[in-house]
Formats: sequence, C-alpha cells, structure tokens
Amino acid sequence: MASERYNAPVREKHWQQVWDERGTFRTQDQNRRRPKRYQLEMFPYPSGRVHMGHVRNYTLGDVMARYMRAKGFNVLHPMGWDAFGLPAENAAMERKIHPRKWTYENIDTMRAQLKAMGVSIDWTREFATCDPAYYVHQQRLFLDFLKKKLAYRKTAKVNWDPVEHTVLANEQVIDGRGWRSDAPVEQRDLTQWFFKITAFADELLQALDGFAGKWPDFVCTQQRNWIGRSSGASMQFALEGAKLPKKLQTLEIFTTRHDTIFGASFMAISPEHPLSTHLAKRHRELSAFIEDCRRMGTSEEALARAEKRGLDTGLVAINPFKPDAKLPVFVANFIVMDYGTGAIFGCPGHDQRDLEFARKYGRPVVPVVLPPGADPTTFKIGEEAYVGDGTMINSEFLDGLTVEAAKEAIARRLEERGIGAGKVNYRLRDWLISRQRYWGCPIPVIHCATDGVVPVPDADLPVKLPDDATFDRPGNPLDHHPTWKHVACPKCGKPARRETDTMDTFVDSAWYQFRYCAPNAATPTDKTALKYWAPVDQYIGGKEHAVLHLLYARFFTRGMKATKHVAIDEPFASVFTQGIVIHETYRSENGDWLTPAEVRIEGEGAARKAFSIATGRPVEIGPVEKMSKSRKNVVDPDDIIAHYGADTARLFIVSDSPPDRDIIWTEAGVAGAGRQVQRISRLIDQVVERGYAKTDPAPAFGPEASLLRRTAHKTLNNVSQNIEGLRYNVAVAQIYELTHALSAALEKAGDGLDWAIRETAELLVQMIGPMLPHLAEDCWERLGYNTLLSDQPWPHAEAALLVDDVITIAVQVNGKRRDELTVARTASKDEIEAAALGLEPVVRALAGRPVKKVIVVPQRIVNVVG
RNA sequence: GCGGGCGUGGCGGAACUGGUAGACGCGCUGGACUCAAAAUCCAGUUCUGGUGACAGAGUGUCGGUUCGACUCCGACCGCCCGCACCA
Repeated sequence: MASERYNAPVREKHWQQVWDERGTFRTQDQNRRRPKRYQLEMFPYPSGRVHMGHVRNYTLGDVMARYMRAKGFNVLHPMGWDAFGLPAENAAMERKIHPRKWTYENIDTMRAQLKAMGVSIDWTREFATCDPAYYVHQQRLFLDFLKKKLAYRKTAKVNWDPVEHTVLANEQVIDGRGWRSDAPVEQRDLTQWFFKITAFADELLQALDGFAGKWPDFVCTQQRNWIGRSSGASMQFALEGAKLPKKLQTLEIFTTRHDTIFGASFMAISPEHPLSTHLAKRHRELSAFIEDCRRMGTSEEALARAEKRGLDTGLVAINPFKPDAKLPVFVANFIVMDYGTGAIFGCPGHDQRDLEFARKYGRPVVPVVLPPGADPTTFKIGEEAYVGDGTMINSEFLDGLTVEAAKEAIARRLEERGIGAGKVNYRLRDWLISRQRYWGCPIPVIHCATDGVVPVPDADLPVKLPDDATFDRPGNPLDHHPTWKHVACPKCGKPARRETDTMDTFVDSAWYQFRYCAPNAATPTDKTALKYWAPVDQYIGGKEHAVLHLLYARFFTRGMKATKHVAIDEPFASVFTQGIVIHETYRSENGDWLTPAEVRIEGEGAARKAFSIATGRPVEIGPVEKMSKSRKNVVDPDDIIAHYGADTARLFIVSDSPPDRDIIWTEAGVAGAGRQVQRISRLIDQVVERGYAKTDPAPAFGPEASLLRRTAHKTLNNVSQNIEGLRYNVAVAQIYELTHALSAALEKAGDGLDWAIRETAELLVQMIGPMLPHLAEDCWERLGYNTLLSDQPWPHAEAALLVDDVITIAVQVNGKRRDELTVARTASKDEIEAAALGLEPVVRALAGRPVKKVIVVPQRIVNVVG
C-alpha cells in the first residue's frame, strides 16, 4: 500500500490547535527548581505583515527553544510587539486611521501569522510596548533615572530629521542621514532629554572583554569603536593678542600626544568653538569662514577628504612648557566641536593632518620623536609625519625619554601646575531620547514656571496619550492638542505645561526582556522572577542592531541596576546575529519592479529567462538583494505556508546556509525542502507498515542491526551538538544521512533489525522535532503514541554505541593518501604499523625506497615517510 | 585611512583542538517505473589524462613551519561590513 501524501497545511493546523488547547508551551513559572533557559528573539515592529526576515529569526529561536525544552530546561520563550513608532503616525496621516487602531490590527494579523509558523511561544506573556500597562512602568523607570541624574535635560546641537520632524540620536544617523527617512539631518540647537549613557562608558567597554565566544566579534568591535575610548591629556593654554572675556582667556585642548608638546607650532579650534563664535562677532572674514564651514560641514564623508583650511585669528597661545614659543591660533575646518574640547595643538612632525596644515600655512615642522636607528643630526620630516615610537629630541627635559615616559612626565607636570591632567576621552555621546512625535511613550514630567521640571506623581501615572489627537499637519500632535499639555503643577498648583516630547522607541526595547519575566507585575520588574529568569540566555536578531539596540539595552540594564530594578549588569548572556534573506530582483521593460509571484521563469543556468505572467513580455533578472518592499523582491510567508506548510518554510530556512550568513530564497530550494518533508513522512509510513517488534528487553542484534543502531545514536549525538552550537545546517545534513541509512535498512533483514529500525525511526522523529515540529508530532502519532512529542524528553545517546570496535584509518606515504586500513580500535601502534607497511599500494608508492620513519596516530592516521 | 569578517566543485555549503578535502542539499548526466507526464527510486558528478585499474593537480596568490596544512605563521590580491578630519 502506497502511503498518502502528507497534507502539511491541514495537519499543521491540527497540531497548532492541540498545542494551543493543551497549553503545551506555557511556561511553568512555579517550576523553579528546574534549570531555566531564557530564549529570546528580537521582537517585531508591527508594520503590517510578517516577512521572511521574521520567519528566519523566529525559526532560529524556536529550534533552540524546542530543543532546550526537550532537554529538560524550563524554557521561557515569549513574544511581544515593539509597537510605538513613526509608521503608525504616517498611516494616520495618509489613511486617516488612528495609530492605535492601525497598530493593534497589525498585531492581530502578525500574531496569527506567527502562530501559523508553529512557533513555541508562551502567548500568555505577550504585551505591546504601546499598552499603557507597559509604558506606565517605563515612565516609572524614567522618573527613577531622573532622580539618579541618569536622565537630564540640556540644550545642545542635535540631529534634526526634516522629514520625520523630530530629533534623532547619534546612533540613528547613518552617513549623515536619518536611519528611517534617509534624509540629510540638520543641526539644531534645542533643549532635549538625554540618558547619561556616558556615565557607563568605561563599564560598557570593559564588559565587552568578557563576551568573547558568546557575542559575535563584530558586534563587540563595533561597540568598542562606538564608545571610542582614547587615553590622553587635557592641557590649558593662555591666550594673548586681544581682549577676551575671562572664560575665554585660556584655551583647553585634548591630545593623545602630549609627549610632542615641544613640537607644537600652531593651535587650531573648531568653527563652532565658543572662542570662534566670540571672535566672529567683530571679524567679518572669520564669520564668513565659519559660515562656509557650517555649510560644508554636515554633509557626507566627502569632507574627510576635503581640503584642510584655516583662518588665523591673530590670537597667540603660550606653550606652557616653552613660554617663548607663541603659537598662532587658527580656526580650522577639520576640528569638530563634539570631540574632546573642540581644540588642539598642532604638532606637524608627528601628525599627518597637522603636517599638511603646517605646510599650507607656513608653520615650522620640528621633529621631536626620533625613530629607532635614525641619525638625530640629519633626521627630517618629509612628506609623511612620523607617527611611530622612538626617542624624544628637541624637547628639553624630555630628551632621551621614550614616548611613553614623556607622556607620563608631561601629565605629571600638568597636574603639578594645575593646568591639565591625564585624561580619558570617549567618542560616545549621551543618548538623546526626546522625540517630537505622538506615537511614543510620554515623558512624565511637567514644566512649571516656579518649580521648573516637576516629575508626575506616581499616583498620576501613566501619563496616557490622548486618543483625540489630530494628524492633519506636520509637527508634534501632542503639542497641537488643545488641552492635553495644560495641567496644574503638582507642586504649586499653578498652571503649568506638560512635556510633549515622547521617548525614542529604542527606550521601549531597552528593557522589555525583563518585563517578560513577570509581565503583570505591579512594578516594572519582579525581583523573584528576575532572579530566576534573567539574563536572557540566548538572544537572536539582526546584525543592524550591533550598536543601536544592543548598546542601549546594555546601558539600560546598568541604569536599572543603579535604580535597583535589576541586580545584574548585562541583559544578554549570549547574542547571535542572523543573516538576512535575499532574493533576485525583477524589472520589466519600462523599469517597474515585479514581485517573484508576478514572474514566470524558464530555462536553467545561462539560458534562464524571466517573463511577466500578466503581459508575457520578457523581464530582466537583476542582482540578488535584501528582500524589500521597494524592490518588490519579497515572498509572502503566508503563500509558502498555505502551499507547502510551515515545516517546509522552516526547513528551508535552517538547511544549507549557516544561520549567521545571508540566505538566498529560491523557489527551487523551497520545493526541495518540501520534498524532504514528504520523504521523511513516507519513510515513517514504511516503518509503520513493515511492523515492528520492539520487545523489552532488546533482542540480540546482528551486524545489520548493530550498524543501524550505531549510526542512529552517533547521529543523535552529533545533531544535539550541532543544534546547541547553532549549526542547524549541519544538523539537517546529518538527519538526512540517517534517513538514508534507515531507508537502506528497510530493504534488509537480520537479527534484531526490526527492533533497530523501530528505534531509529523514533529517534529520527524526535530529532526533527525542533525543526519540523508538526511533521514530528504527526509521525509520533503514526508510530502509535497518544502522547505529544512536544512533551517527550530529548533521547539519550547510548555511550556504548558511540565508539566503534573496528575503525578505518587512512594510510599515507609522504603525506599522500595511498590506502586505508581497517583495524581494531584498540590495535597497538606496532600492529598498525606492521599492517600498513604490508599494504600493496604502500609498497608500490615507496618504489623500493627504505622506510625512514612511520608516524602512527592511533585511531587517526598512518604516515609512512620514505 | 582605521577596525572587523570572509575567499573551498556549476551553486548553497561540510571538514572536531593540524590527521582520508568536497559530508548533506540543489543542479546536471544516465537509468528504472509509466502509453505518456508528474511523483518516486537507483547510479554517476572537483579538475586533467586514461575504456579501466590508476596517475597527476587541487581549498584566492606567493612563501614558511610540520611526518602531515582548508586549518598555524608571514607577505600580497579580492570581496563584504562598520567607523570615519577622533586630535
């Protein structure tokens, strides 16, 4: 009897319903004596529909969650919605639908889609960050941060996105453009809310050292660079040459090369430096120059190659170590205000940029560091500044010292004289969290003319978003609202103004991982729950969050520790970044993009051609790119699930490509995965059909049965290890090999073989469980069980079956493989050597030469050197 | 410019701490079943020479260490990513 085709879409719905009814994946919170495993994937933004990136992300996490569950861990695998954000407001403007309605409708759609994927989520813990029940706690956290001065307000130059009508954090500006809008950002002076991430700069940096092997290297490197620690010194220079207000009479600089102070030949300050601003008031040429720089300034990295230009202010600075050296002060276009103090001393001998500037403006170039082996009487700086190590020269009391010693000597004297000190500088800026938008978490403060910034009292929380906002004009709807912002000051009762800024949506996602541990707690977090569940054991998500979200969440955890909401420093014990899903692009003759569903492909390889299904006209096959709506190279997961089933989609996602690499979505690949699903289903049917005799105790095993059992248990062992190491593609390959072995065994007969076939089939079904959960559940039932496979413990590999009595090792002559040798595992070196030397191909390869040496590595290899 | 990662068949990719390179899948070729097709199954498939046994070459390039190198070291080439006048 031929087995029926496995109807995945129907069976999958059935099993999803069973899991749902039985609450199979509900986390047992009270079961805290079992070891826990917190598996988390980055929660989605409810943009409308689930895309392939989501399918990949949640499949990768689900394989791990299901595996760990079977391994006996108490698994927390929750899901929620990163639900605040601008697209909801855009939808409100374009389609006249309220952001709340739009968001919750999308959530309903996407929840159904995720359920159709068969993800083992505990849906009872679900929340959306736009639920007041969530953001009330975020407001509490904000107020606690405010108390601890981790949140503060300041006036600063900020990145203004002219399209989104809001400010952006530095991390959200990519190549001078807004991360969502792609519009060039402008600099504006505004008073905004910040989180003091710089307070933890050093901690955040140092903790990265402990992440080796648990976080991707590139993420650690990028965070290190973003924090950008550099160790140097601050130094004050007295200014002469014009009447200056007291505050501007000394110029403070930051340098990492204080050793080269005797080689200084000019000073340079940023066009945005307060001194530049002051001088420009009475100096028309200077104000024109500053204006010029400002216009050039903001855009593009092209300015990195732009010409170094400067304007002499006429002021001179006194070198504190060489008072007779008068250093002209330039305003220079290559000095940026937001690093160090926005001012430097230029030492052209040992800095390439300073050298170019000095040559252009006729400043002297004096070498003060002598390269090892160079002649001090003839050493000169040519086209290239010398930036290496060496011995100090032309530097009075520093002469003869190493660079390192000279730095120490200078730092010491600076401190003694009170005009500077050794100093560490960071590139990291505080996190600007104010957004002039409606659909975000309101910042819970009130501005009072008498009392200043007043926190909203806890009893008045949450500060809820008004439902009746209007979205018909640009700007902040909260600010436009007729009544919302007008409130009484909680302190003095006088009329006051509610803060109308909302928080950056990255705040919402900076602590959600803790909320899942106790999603209904009356406080932001629950100590008992956190003690058990935190930190997240494995976090899986996109590479694009290497610095953004992953850095913010790390900061927030430290902030929450300082405010006693958590007891740990780091939110994620290990992080895995998945590759993206990419697909071919298709373009019609008139340049329009077409979706894969609108295209018919004919031919193979070089003869492969595409045609529009609608018009029949040829279509150009373009490069393989990240799936995106604009390129239309998207495949709807629903279509795949409806046609092949979720298991096929899941299998395609985890087979072939390693999870951290990009994966090319192809119809052929999906069809191939679909065939594998059918193949396994058929194989299990064959096993059931053959009948079995799984007697207890086990029968005597003949050679066929023993071989099959060894293969099955070895595979189990390897698959387990490969799942744990997120090498799912290798695990899948090994499962395929086992199906071949099982298939071959069905053709044979032998002592105990029926028993072994039955055992192997059960192991196989259990092994596919994490990846193909519906099929596995279905096969488990066909094997005669009325329990759920999802409730079965992961099988144990029998240690005795993992080692072979007889093994095959390669035999080389001079490093070249000539033959192989089958020997007992326990064979001695001498036995192996004797057997190897007797092999005919070995004798032939030696061609009569005497054997000089024989290397025998038991159980591995023999190499005959002749 | 600085930093990180990666280069293996026609393709995706395997290869544990240096020990039989190319597992597994896709594709391709041939065959079986079929009136035919689909589906399925079997065999072959790194390259070169040879009917064949077999021989030689081979993991971006060049060199080194080693009995033995995809793996370790040095130099170079190419691709991808991040930061970018950072003082």
